Amino acid sequence: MSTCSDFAQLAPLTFFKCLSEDTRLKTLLMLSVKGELCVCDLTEALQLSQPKISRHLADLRKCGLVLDTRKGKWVYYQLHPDLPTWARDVIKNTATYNGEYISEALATLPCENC
Amino acid sequence: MSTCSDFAQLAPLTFFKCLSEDTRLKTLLMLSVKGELCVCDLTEALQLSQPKISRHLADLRKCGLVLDTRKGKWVYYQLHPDLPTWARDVIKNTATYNGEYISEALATLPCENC
DNA sequence: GAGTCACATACGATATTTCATATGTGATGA
DNA sequence: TCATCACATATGAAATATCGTATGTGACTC
Repeated sequence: MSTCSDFAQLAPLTFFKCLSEDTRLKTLLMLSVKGELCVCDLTEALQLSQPKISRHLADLRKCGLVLDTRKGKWVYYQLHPDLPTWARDVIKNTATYNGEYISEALATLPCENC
Repeated sequence: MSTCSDFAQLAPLTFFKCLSEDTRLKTLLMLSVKGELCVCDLTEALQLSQPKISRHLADLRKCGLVLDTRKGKWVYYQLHPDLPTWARDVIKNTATYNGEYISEALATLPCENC
Protein backbone atom coordinates (compact mmCIF):
# COMPACT_ATOMS: atom_id res chain seq x y z
CA MET A 1 0.00 0.00 0.00
CA SER A 2 1.04 3.60 -0.40
CA THR A 3 3.03 5.17 2.39
CA CYS A 4 0.57 7.06 4.47
CA SER A 5 2.32 9.95 6.16
CA ASP A 6 -0.75 11.22 7.91
CA PHE A 7 0.24 13.84 10.44
CA ALA A 8 -3.37 14.70 11.02
CA GLN A 9 -5.98 12.44 12.52
CA LEU A 10 -6.12 8.91 11.18
CA ALA A 11 -8.14 9.12 7.96
CA PRO A 12 -10.77 6.39 7.66
CA LEU A 13 -9.60 5.42 4.17
CA THR A 14 -6.00 5.06 5.35
CA PHE A 15 -7.20 2.94 8.22
CA PHE A 16 -9.25 0.56 6.11
CA LYS A 17 -6.49 0.17 3.53
CA CYS A 18 -4.38 -1.18 6.35
CA LEU A 19 -7.10 -3.70 7.16
CA SER A 20 -7.55 -4.79 3.55
CA GLU A 21 -4.72 -7.29 3.35
CA ASP A 22 -4.66 -10.70 4.98
CA THR A 23 -1.34 -10.45 6.81
CA ARG A 24 -1.96 -6.95 8.12
CA LEU A 25 -5.51 -7.69 9.23
CA LYS A 26 -4.54 -10.86 11.07
CA THR A 27 -1.63 -9.04 12.69
CA LEU A 28 -3.87 -6.28 14.00
CA LEU A 29 -6.49 -8.70 15.28
CA MET A 30 -3.85 -10.80 17.00
CA LEU A 31 -2.31 -7.74 18.61
CA SER A 32 -5.76 -6.76 19.82
CA VAL A 33 -6.20 -10.15 21.45
CA LYS A 34 -2.66 -10.71 22.70
CA GLY A 35 -1.64 -7.16 23.53
CA GLU A 36 1.96 -7.49 22.44
CA LEU A 37 3.85 -9.72 20.01
CA CYS A 38 7.34 -9.75 18.57
CA VAL A 39 8.12 -10.23 14.88
CA CYS A 40 9.17 -13.81 15.35
CA ASP A 41 5.85 -14.60 17.08
CA LEU A 42 3.98 -13.32 14.04
CA THR A 43 6.28 -15.06 11.59
CA GLU A 44 5.70 -18.33 13.39
CA ALA A 45 1.97 -17.91 13.95
CA LEU A 46 1.18 -16.87 10.38
CA GLN A 47 3.77 -19.18 8.79
CA LEU A 48 5.14 -16.44 6.59
CA SER A 49 8.60 -15.19 5.66
CA GLN A 50 10.22 -12.67 7.97
CA PRO A 51 10.58 -9.94 5.30
CA LYS A 52 6.92 -10.25 4.43
CA ILE A 53 5.84 -9.77 8.04
CA SER A 54 8.32 -6.96 8.47
CA ARG A 55 7.14 -5.07 5.42
CA HIS A 56 3.52 -5.15 6.53
CA LEU A 57 4.49 -4.09 10.03
CA ALA A 58 6.33 -1.14 8.49
CA ASP A 59 3.12 -0.15 6.68
CA LEU A 60 1.14 -0.32 9.91
CA ARG A 61 3.82 1.71 11.69
CA LYS A 62 3.85 4.43 9.04
CA CYS A 63 0.10 4.76 9.32
CA GLY A 64 0.29 4.99 13.10
CA LEU A 65 -1.65 1.82 13.80
CA VAL A 66 1.06 0.04 15.75
CA LEU A 67 3.91 0.99 18.05
CA ASP A 68 7.22 -0.84 18.15
CA THR A 69 9.47 -1.23 21.16
CA ARG A 70 12.88 -2.81 21.09
CA LYS A 71 13.77 -5.09 23.98
CA GLY A 72 17.28 -6.33 23.48
CA LYS A 73 17.37 -8.30 20.27
CA TRP A 74 13.60 -8.45 19.92
CA VAL A 75 11.16 -5.85 18.66
CA TYR A 76 7.70 -5.97 20.18
CA TYR A 77 4.61 -4.56 18.52
CA GLN A 78 1.34 -3.40 20.03
CA LEU A 79 -1.69 -1.47 18.81
CA HIS A 80 -0.74 2.19 19.02
CA PRO A 81 -1.92 3.70 22.32
CA ASP A 82 -3.04 6.84 20.50
CA LEU A 83 -5.38 4.97 18.14
CA PRO A 84 -8.74 6.75 17.99
CA THR A 85 -11.40 4.92 19.94
CA TRP A 86 -13.54 4.21 16.87
CA ALA A 87 -10.61 2.56 15.12
CA ARG A 88 -9.59 0.51 18.14
CA ASP A 89 -13.19 -0.65 18.47
CA VAL A 90 -13.30 -1.76 14.84
CA ILE A 91 -10.27 -3.97 15.43
CA LYS A 92 -11.50 -5.32 18.74
CA ASN A 93 -15.01 -6.10 17.53
CA THR A 94 -13.75 -7.69 14.34
CA ALA A 95 -11.57 -9.99 16.41
CA THR A 96 -14.43 -10.79 18.75
CA TYR A 97 -16.94 -11.66 16.06
CA ASN A 98 -14.55 -13.43 13.70
CA GLY A 99 -12.66 -15.69 16.03
CA GLU A 100 -12.25 -18.44 13.46
CA TYR A 101 -10.34 -16.07 11.19
CA ILE A 102 -7.38 -15.95 13.58
CA SER A 103 -7.93 -18.96 15.82
CA GLU A 104 -5.48 -21.16 13.96
CA ALA A 105 -2.74 -18.54 14.10
CA LEU A 106 -3.40 -17.82 17.76
CA ALA A 107 -3.20 -21.51 18.57
CA THR A 108 0.47 -21.66 17.67
CA LEU A 109 1.36 -18.94 20.15
CA PRO A 110 2.51 -19.78 23.66
CA CYS A 111 -0.59 -19.59 25.80
CA GLU A 112 0.03 -16.79 28.26
CA ASN A 113 -3.31 -15.37 29.25
CA CYS A 114 -5.75 -17.28 27.10
CA MET B 1 -11.06 -5.57 -6.38
CA SER B 2 -11.45 -9.27 -6.98
CA THR B 3 -14.93 -10.65 -7.31
CA CYS B 4 -15.85 -11.97 -3.93
CA SER B 5 -18.32 -14.79 -4.33
CA ASP B 6 -18.62 -15.53 -0.66
CA PHE B 7 -21.49 -17.89 -0.12
CA ALA B 8 -20.58 -18.29 3.50
CA GLN B 9 -20.66 -15.59 6.11
CA LEU B 10 -19.09 -12.30 5.18
CA ALA B 11 -15.36 -12.78 5.63
CA PRO B 12 -13.67 -9.90 7.46
CA LEU B 13 -11.00 -9.56 4.77
CA THR B 14 -13.61 -9.33 2.02
CA PHE B 15 -15.45 -6.73 4.02
CA PHE B 16 -12.44 -4.50 4.62
CA LYS B 17 -11.34 -4.74 0.99
CA CYS B 18 -14.66 -3.18 0.12
CA LEU B 19 -13.95 -0.34 2.55
CA SER B 20 -10.44 0.26 1.24
CA GLU B 21 -11.30 2.44 -1.73
CA ASP B 22 -12.50 6.03 -1.55
CA THR B 23 -15.63 5.76 -3.69
CA ARG B 24 -16.82 2.54 -2.08
CA LEU B 25 -16.16 3.75 1.46
CA LYS B 26 -17.96 7.04 0.93
CA THR B 27 -20.85 5.22 -0.71
CA LEU B 28 -21.27 2.87 2.25
CA LEU B 29 -21.04 5.68 4.80
CA MET B 30 -23.57 7.75 2.88
CA LEU B 31 -25.96 4.82 2.63
CA SER B 32 -25.58 4.33 6.37
CA VAL B 33 -26.54 7.95 6.99
CA LYS B 34 -29.20 8.34 4.29
CA GLY B 35 -30.68 4.87 4.25
CA GLU B 36 -31.27 4.72 0.52
CA LEU B 37 -29.77 6.42 -2.53
CA CYS B 38 -30.04 5.95 -6.27
CA VAL B 39 -27.06 5.82 -8.60
CA CYS B 40 -27.64 9.34 -9.85
CA ASP B 41 -27.62 10.66 -6.27
CA LEU B 42 -24.19 9.14 -5.72
CA THR B 43 -22.89 10.30 -9.09
CA GLU B 44 -23.97 13.84 -8.26
CA ALA B 45 -22.82 13.82 -4.62
CA LEU B 46 -19.39 12.38 -5.31
CA GLN B 47 -18.92 14.21 -8.61
CA LEU B 48 -17.83 11.06 -10.41
CA SER B 49 -18.65 9.41 -13.70
CA GLN B 50 -21.64 7.09 -13.82
CA PRO B 51 -19.67 4.01 -14.91
CA LYS B 52 -17.22 4.50 -12.09
CA ILE B 53 -19.98 4.63 -9.47
CA SER B 54 -21.72 1.71 -11.12
CA ARG B 55 -18.65 -0.49 -11.14
CA HIS B 56 -18.01 0.08 -7.44
CA LEU B 57 -21.63 -0.59 -6.61
CA ALA B 58 -21.32 -3.87 -8.50
CA ASP B 59 -18.38 -4.81 -6.28
CA LEU B 60 -20.35 -4.02 -3.14
CA ARG B 61 -23.30 -6.00 -4.49
CA LYS B 62 -21.19 -9.07 -5.28
CA CYS B 63 -19.80 -9.02 -1.75
CA GLY B 64 -23.27 -8.74 -0.28
CA LEU B 65 -22.77 -5.34 1.32
CA VAL B 66 -25.55 -3.56 -0.52
CA LEU B 67 -28.96 -4.43 -1.92
CA ASP B 68 -30.37 -2.89 -5.08
CA THR B 69 -34.01 -2.29 -5.84
CA ARG B 70 -35.34 -1.06 -9.13
CA LYS B 71 -38.11 1.53 -8.99
CA GLY B 72 -39.12 2.36 -12.50
CA LYS B 73 -36.13 3.82 -14.26
CA TRP B 74 -34.16 4.27 -11.08
CA VAL B 75 -32.16 1.76 -9.06
CA TYR B 76 -31.96 2.41 -5.35
CA TYR B 77 -29.23 1.05 -3.13
CA GLN B 78 -29.21 0.41 0.62
CA LEU B 79 -26.95 -1.40 3.05
CA HIS B 80 -27.88 -5.05 2.82
CA PRO B 81 -30.42 -5.98 5.51
CA ASP B 82 -28.56 -9.22 6.16
CA LEU B 83 -25.27 -7.51 6.98
CA PRO B 84 -23.80 -8.99 10.15
CA THR B 85 -24.18 -6.65 13.09
CA TRP B 86 -20.45 -6.21 13.58
CA ALA B 87 -20.06 -5.09 9.96
CA ARG B 88 -23.01 -2.73 10.08
CA ASP B 89 -21.61 -1.22 13.28
CA VAL B 90 -18.23 -0.63 11.65
CA ILE B 91 -19.91 1.37 8.89
CA LYS B 92 -22.20 3.28 11.21
CA ASN B 93 -19.49 4.19 13.71
CA THR B 94 -17.07 5.19 10.99
CA ALA B 95 -19.68 7.56 9.62
CA THR B 96 -20.42 8.94 13.07
CA TYR B 97 -16.82 9.63 14.03
CA ASN B 98 -15.64 10.84 10.62
CA GLY B 99 -18.36 13.24 9.63
CA GLU B 100 -16.01 15.55 7.77
CA TYR B 101 -15.04 12.72 5.41
CA ILE B 102 -18.50 12.68 3.82
CA SER B 103 -19.99 16.01 4.86
CA GLU B 104 -19.25 17.69 1.56
CA ALA B 105 -20.81 14.89 -0.45
CA LEU B 106 -23.83 14.74 1.81
CA ALA B 107 -24.33 18.48 1.48
CA THR B 108 -25.16 18.18 -2.21
CA LEU B 109 -27.99 15.76 -1.56
CA PRO B 110 -31.56 17.01 -1.20
CA CYS B 111 -32.10 17.40 2.53
CA GLU B 112 -34.81 14.96 3.44
CA ASN B 113 -34.36 14.02 7.06
CA CYS B 114 -31.16 15.79 8.03
C1' DG C 1 -41.42 0.54 -32.08
C1' DA C 2 -38.28 4.45 -32.01
C1' DG C 3 -36.16 7.45 -28.88
C1' DT C 4 -34.53 8.49 -24.44
C1' DC C 5 -33.32 8.08 -19.69
C1' DA C 6 -30.97 5.55 -15.85
C1' DC C 7 -27.93 2.27 -15.16
C1' DA C 8 -24.69 -1.95 -16.15
C1' DT C 9 -20.90 -4.07 -18.28
C1' DA C 10 -16.81 -5.00 -21.55
C1' DC C 11 -12.22 -3.87 -22.90
C1' DG C 12 -7.62 -2.30 -22.80
C1' DA C 13 -4.48 0.77 -20.68
C1' DT C 14 -2.47 2.45 -16.45
C1' DA C 15 -1.52 2.60 -11.70
C1' DT C 16 -0.95 0.40 -7.37
C1' DT C 17 0.10 -3.42 -4.35
C1' DT C 18 2.42 -7.44 -3.21
C1' DC C 19 6.05 -10.54 -3.35
C1' DA C 20 10.64 -13.30 -3.37
C1' DT C 21 15.26 -12.59 -3.00
C1' DA C 22 19.21 -10.30 -1.61
C1' DT C 23 21.34 -7.30 1.44
C1' DG C 24 21.73 -3.91 5.34
C1' DT C 25 21.54 -2.74 10.51
C1' DG C 26 21.52 -2.84 15.51
C1' DA C 27 22.14 -5.65 19.67
C1' DT C 28 24.34 -9.44 21.97
C1' DG C 29 27.92 -12.62 23.20
C1' DA C 30 32.22 -15.02 22.76
C1' DT D 1 36.06 -7.31 17.04
C1' DC D 2 33.98 -11.05 14.83
C1' DA D 3 30.02 -13.89 14.44
C1' DT D 4 25.32 -14.39 14.99
C1' DC D 5 20.59 -13.46 15.97
C1' DA D 6 16.35 -10.63 15.16
C1' DC D 7 14.68 -7.57 12.30
C1' DA D 8 14.48 -3.80 8.41
C1' DT D 9 14.83 -2.32 3.81
C1' DA D 10 15.92 -2.20 -1.37
C1' DT D 11 14.94 -3.93 -6.01
C1' DG D 12 12.68 -5.53 -9.78
C1' DA D 13 9.13 -8.79 -11.27
C1' DA D 14 4.35 -10.35 -11.00
C1' DA D 15 -0.28 -9.92 -9.62
C1' DT D 16 -4.29 -6.94 -8.71
C1' DA D 17 -7.09 -2.90 -8.79
C1' DT D 18 -8.70 1.09 -11.03
C1' DC D 19 -9.95 3.83 -14.76
C1' DG D 20 -11.80 6.13 -19.26
C1' DT D 21 -14.27 5.09 -23.11
C1' DA D 22 -17.43 2.65 -25.69
C1' DT D 23 -21.36 -0.09 -25.80
C1' DG D 24 -25.25 -2.94 -23.92
C1' DT D 25 -29.84 -3.36 -21.36
C1' DG D 26 -34.28 -2.50 -19.20
C1' DA D 27 -38.05 0.79 -18.46
C1' DC D 28 -40.70 4.59 -19.74
C1' DT D 29 -42.87 7.94 -23.28
C1' DC D 30 -44.68 9.16 -27.39
